[in-house]
Amino acid sequence: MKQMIQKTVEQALASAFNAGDLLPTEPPTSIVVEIPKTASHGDFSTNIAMTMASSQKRAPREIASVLIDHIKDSDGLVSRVEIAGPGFINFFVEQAQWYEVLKSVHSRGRSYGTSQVGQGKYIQIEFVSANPTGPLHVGHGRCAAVGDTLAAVLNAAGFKVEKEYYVNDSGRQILTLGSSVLLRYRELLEESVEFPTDAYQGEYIKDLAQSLLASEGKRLLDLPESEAIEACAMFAADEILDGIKKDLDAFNVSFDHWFSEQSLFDTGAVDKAIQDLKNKKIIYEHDGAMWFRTTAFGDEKDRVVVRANGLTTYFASDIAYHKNKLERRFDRIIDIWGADHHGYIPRVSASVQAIGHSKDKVGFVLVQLVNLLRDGKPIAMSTRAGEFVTLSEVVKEVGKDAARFLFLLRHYDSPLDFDLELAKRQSNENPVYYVQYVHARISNILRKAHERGYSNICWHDDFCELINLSEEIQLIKLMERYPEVITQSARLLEPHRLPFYLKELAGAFHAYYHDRTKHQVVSDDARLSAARLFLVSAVRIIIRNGLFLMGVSAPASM
RNA sequence: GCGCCUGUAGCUCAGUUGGAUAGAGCAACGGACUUCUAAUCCGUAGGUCGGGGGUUCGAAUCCCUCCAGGCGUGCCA
Repeated sequence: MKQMIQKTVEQALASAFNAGDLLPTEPPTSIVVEIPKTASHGDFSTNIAMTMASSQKRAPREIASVLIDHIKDSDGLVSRVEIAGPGFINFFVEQAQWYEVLKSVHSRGRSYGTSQVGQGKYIQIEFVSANPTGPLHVGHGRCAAVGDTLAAVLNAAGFKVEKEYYVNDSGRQILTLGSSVLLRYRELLEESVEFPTDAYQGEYIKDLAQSLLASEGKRLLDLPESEAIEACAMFAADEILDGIKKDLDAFNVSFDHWFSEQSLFDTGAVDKAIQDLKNKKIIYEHDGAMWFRTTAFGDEKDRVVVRANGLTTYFASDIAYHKNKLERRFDRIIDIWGADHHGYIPRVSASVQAIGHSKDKVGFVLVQLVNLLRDGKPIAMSTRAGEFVTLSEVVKEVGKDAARFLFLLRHYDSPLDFDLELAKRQSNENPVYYVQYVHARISNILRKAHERGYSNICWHDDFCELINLSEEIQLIKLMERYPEVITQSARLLEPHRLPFYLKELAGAFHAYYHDRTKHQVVSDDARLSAARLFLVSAVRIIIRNGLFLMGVSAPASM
């Protein structure tokens, strides 16, 4: 609808230029049409006359008046156009148009809200990518919810999306994992061991040692230290990764690819990437180490890629990894990271540019931290000491629906306070059920309608007279906005817009539902019932579609 | 020190790429259950958009500066 208004304005503009009613200046590059805050300002408005005032050297209201004269509304889209305030042009949409919206919600059904603005372009999203050295915690959960929903939203907006998890199954942390497990293993065999502070402290290490002992027996004691550590590392990393996959599965998050860091070494990709950049003189030697000239791309200092001891840094893998991603010919690549990694952006961005790609090719989304609370009081957590609440514990306690909804209910730029007690509460303090409840209520109405024999939900032209109350038109106007919520979330990479919209739609429905003297859906009046069933089941379609994108279930009863 | 993020109602947060009179939820107060599910609704109250300058027809939004908080600033991952 907004696009149609936009086209109308565009056409009026062109017509005014052609007729010589406007000075022949450069036409505006984009026409902004928005939904005014107050209903008295119309359904849509544009500020075009104001933005053109200086180049046209005329008063905005005068320009607006010229444009209005050139508006051709052959489709009968608008009932009234007015000039208001400093020079806004306000459009009032013909009521009949809103029924078209309502009809299209039904005819599109599950695909209502989807579009082709992405033009089938390939986007890769990498997220979570937690090291397989311990279970996922709540911070990973937020990244998982954001990444998974963003992928769904982009997909709905017509992009082809691939979700990837980068597994850091190489490097020092894996060896640390191995030696941590080995020590606990020896402990189980009643050796007295000293457990160093730089080892992984969590209880889960003991569990891993236990299952290792169960499957391998005492065999590892006979191996040389380094082989034993490696065996422990392989075993533990596999087990942990397996657990991560299960946790994500329980959280309704899926990935298309699991990409192994180790594979970059096995195929020689890391060496090759380094060699290529050496040839380009972007990597140079200094103090026995190999340095990447990231300062040439705006970083504040150069970064080490190969240490003096010959071992590569994490950054080296990351260069090869991003090179690999870029070679896979995605149109765009998005890395979703915890905000504590933001210091890595300049160097990764430098590597992307050094490989020969535009900086914009790779986008970064930084998700701020999660503060876990219980009854308003912070829960102390320390990853180092192994004291943290895992994602699976949270999901088990509050349910995946509440967890996902609450993780998405904040812009990823703001830190998130997540209160476990509030998340569980079945009350109006908890926003999670508010939206789901709409779905349950409408489902119940449909059940009742079915019992009464009103089971055929399809459009009849007399609905135009029957769906007539301003609250009802208001509901349809809200429904009309849904597709734009999706495209905007996709364009700005901001999935939080979705739950905010759903809350708004839910609020409008609950208010409508509640006044049963005016809005009883299923009644003795068969025609009116049919019309209202058509209206409310459209609301249900959108609620269901929106929750689906968020990975939250839409229950038929609660 | 430098860099990134944040600062909007008592609390938690939105605010549509600069728009018209800054919004919602919670908490507070006052109301509504003979129901298509009260996990709901209606009403009242609540603001120096951190402070100060600037840009223009117009600023919560853009620029500068200061203040406060978070994170980062490894030949760690």
